[in-house]
Amino acid sequence: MAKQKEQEFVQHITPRDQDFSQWYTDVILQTGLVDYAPVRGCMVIKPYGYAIWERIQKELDDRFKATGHENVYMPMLIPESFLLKEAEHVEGFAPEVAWVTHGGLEPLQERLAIRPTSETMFCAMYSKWVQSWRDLPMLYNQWCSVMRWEKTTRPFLRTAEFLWQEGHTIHETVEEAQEETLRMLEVYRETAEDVLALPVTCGQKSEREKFPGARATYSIESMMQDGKALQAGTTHNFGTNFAEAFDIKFLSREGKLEYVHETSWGVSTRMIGAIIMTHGDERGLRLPPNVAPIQAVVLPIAQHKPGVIEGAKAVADALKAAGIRVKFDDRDTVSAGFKFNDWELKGVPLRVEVGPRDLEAGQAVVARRDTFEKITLPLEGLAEALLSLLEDIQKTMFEQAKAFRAEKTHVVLDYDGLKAAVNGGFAKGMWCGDPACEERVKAELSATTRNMPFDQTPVGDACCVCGKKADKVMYFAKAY
RNA sequence: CUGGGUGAGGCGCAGUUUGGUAGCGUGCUUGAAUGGGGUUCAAGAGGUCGCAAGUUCGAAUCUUGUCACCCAGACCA
Repeated sequence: MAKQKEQEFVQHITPRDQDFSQWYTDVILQTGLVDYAPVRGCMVIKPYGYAIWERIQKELDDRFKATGHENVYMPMLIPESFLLKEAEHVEGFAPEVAWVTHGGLEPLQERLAIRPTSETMFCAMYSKWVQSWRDLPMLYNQWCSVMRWEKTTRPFLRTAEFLWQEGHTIHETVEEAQEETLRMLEVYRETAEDVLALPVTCGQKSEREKFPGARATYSIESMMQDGKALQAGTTHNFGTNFAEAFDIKFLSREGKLEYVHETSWGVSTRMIGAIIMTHGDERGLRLPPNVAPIQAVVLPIAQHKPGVIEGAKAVADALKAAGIRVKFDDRDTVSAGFKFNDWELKGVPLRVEVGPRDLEAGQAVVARRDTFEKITLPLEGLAEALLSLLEDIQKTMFEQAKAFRAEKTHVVLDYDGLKAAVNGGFAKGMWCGDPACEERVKAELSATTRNMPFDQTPVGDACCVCGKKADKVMYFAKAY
């Protein structure tokens, strides 16, 4: 009977192993994270989805502030002439820029781009604001949305408009800029791993894969449950590329006019897609406690009986007072069983059941979303017990994801090995550095170079694509 | 952009081959019972079949066009 129930229930979501894409779509729609918008390629982020974004924002923003950054806001419209100033940059973004051509009924003299990213706007302002080395560094960030006219879209992973943060900084020296680039990558790594429980590999992008206009691009790459890679965040060192194009100069300590060294870095709502595709299971979402908008849901059981609602509410209030993000679900329109499934679908890490029998015995039944383990705990000291459970869930989910990634990552020595490994996982191999090898891998295996990890301990000496002498360790994978 | 698929009450679908004026499940509303894993029964509300043109006495069904979404590629956070 229980088995039968189980079957009935999972048919709401397409099985993950059967069709990962459909499973993803089912989960995001049924959990109420997003809805498709009336405008092509755009999504509506619903309250539960936005609550997750707000959690991510807070965690990142605190870390940005702690590393000395300040928030600003730049206009959404960028004059075409700005975009044209940096050659690689224009070329990279031209195909996906949306344009404003009219103001009211009048055509504009110069068309305006809806920002696909704000490097050029920041540059234009920095060139006004910087005079002296004493003005440096300038460490600014903005939270905003950007628009890229994508051909194919997918909620959270790729949409025409998406929410993100973009940090833009300028520095006196190339060393300082490089330090900043790596510092922010570390902020991203820490947030991804400690808050979102997403194991990531940090490293440098190849020439082919770097950001248009950057001297060097670094990324954090995470592995989804279908073995594909998702670039979860990038940081760029521009050197003086943009400074030269926008004439951003300062008078140095030696009294010489010099170009500033610039960086930029960003993560987006794509992070939410990464959480879903890394942690989700047959029952829907699983949210790591540190990012979950609701960490524990308290359910009164047999709530029509006298004293149950009051008793359960007291439990919920005590947990809230201890700093746990709690939802007290006293809906009387649905059954307890419905609520169990509802909150499991939504990925709430802990469920606390409080019924008449529990209240009498001074206890509660607690169920973990990650392991489905059910335990009975005394109400006395419940908050402390749950706090440590939440910590354990966070750790367990991260370890699970790490183990999955380890299992699906293979060291490869030659092309056959590479071919096998990128079919459902990451390949770690040596690379000679020739873009021709990347082209071949892309054309034949539809995989790309992801990044060169900071740990460059060689795993061989021959390029796993062409067999020539190689000295770079590179991750290859199919990517979103 | 290329290939494949789908558009029908809020959601999921049968009906299209063989044109005859729209049906099922779920959800929603109301009432009663139930209440520790997606409750049960009863009574209701809700669509003219993505859009446009055409063929026909008559089109969800046939023809042409068009739009949107989904999947797989190519391109990108």
